[in-house]
Amino acid sequence: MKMVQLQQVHAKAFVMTALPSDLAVGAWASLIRVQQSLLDKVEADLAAAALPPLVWYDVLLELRRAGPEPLRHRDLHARMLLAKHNLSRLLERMEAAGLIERQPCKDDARGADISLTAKGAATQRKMWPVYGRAIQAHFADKLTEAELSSLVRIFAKLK
Amino acid sequence: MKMVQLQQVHAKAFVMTALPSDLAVGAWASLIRVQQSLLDKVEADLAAAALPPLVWYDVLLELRRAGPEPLRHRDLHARMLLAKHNLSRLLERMEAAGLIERQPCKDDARGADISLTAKGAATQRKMWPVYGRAIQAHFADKLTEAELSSLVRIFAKLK
DNA sequence: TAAGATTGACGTTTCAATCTTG
DNA sequence: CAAGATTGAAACGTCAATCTTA
Repeated sequence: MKMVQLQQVHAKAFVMTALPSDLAVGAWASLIRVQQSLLDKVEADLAAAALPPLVWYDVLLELRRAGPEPLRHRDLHARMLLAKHNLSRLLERMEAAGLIERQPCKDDARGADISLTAKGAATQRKMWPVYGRAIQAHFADKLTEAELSSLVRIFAKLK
Repeated sequence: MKMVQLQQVHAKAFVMTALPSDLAVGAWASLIRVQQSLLDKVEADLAAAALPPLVWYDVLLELRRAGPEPLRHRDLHARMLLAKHNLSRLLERMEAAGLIERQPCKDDARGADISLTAKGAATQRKMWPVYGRAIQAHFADKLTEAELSSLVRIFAKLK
């Protein structure tokens, strides 16, 4: 019964409002730790294959899923798994690497249209096997289908 | 049945090794998204209370849990929830803020002993109510005890 | 005025190189 | 040489200010 404790060692007798139970704190701590560890492993697998980081895949995939039409900066931002504050800077680097292109938006002169280059699409295709295998090896292989379903259901309540 | 898909839209017929199922990919995506969102919310609550970021709490708590004796740099690193590569820099900032002290280690002249100052201990005590309430509000309140237990059990398999 | 996006300034993280001691 | 920790340089992220257009 060794529970991870994030709270202070000697708890106060009175607190102003509800503090989490040991169970909740343990679950929280394991969530943080596991996600960190998984992300690290996946990033390491990508780096070992001399591929760009996960956040680049995030951009490439969303552009690919959007089909032939370019995606607006703001739409891309909304869809990304690892949404970053400064998407402009990230896109700048990816454009410099020749993976995407930015053009002024026709409909809305404020907007920026982001589109995938052939090289960007190729990079996305090269990354998926490595990324996917990493998800399988470090995550899916260790859980049953029922457990994966549980995670989906539980996480849906946390949105 | 709208599943999040991280893989390319048109799957190849043959792949070199196992790629994750749609279920696994969906669970993976929700894990990433939920953890990011939760961390953001907690950090926002701390910032709103004019308190230091979570990683500082991480340091302060581990030092507090270690009791009166100082903790070695490497031991602190190993215990932290949000382990960072460059702990030296983080400790440098925290020392500048007067929350911790660094001294050469007696036993091992290579080592650094990290200890909590009174101000550091006080900061840890001020942070916990905000941190704890954030865990409760954004995480624990939305789940049942059974679900929290499930998470703990499932995450234990991913270590 | 608000929305969309970029930029500058600043702080932080990372990686490798380094220094020291076991 | 390996382990423990720090440092420099560069990459990256963040926040607020800015610019442009709806």
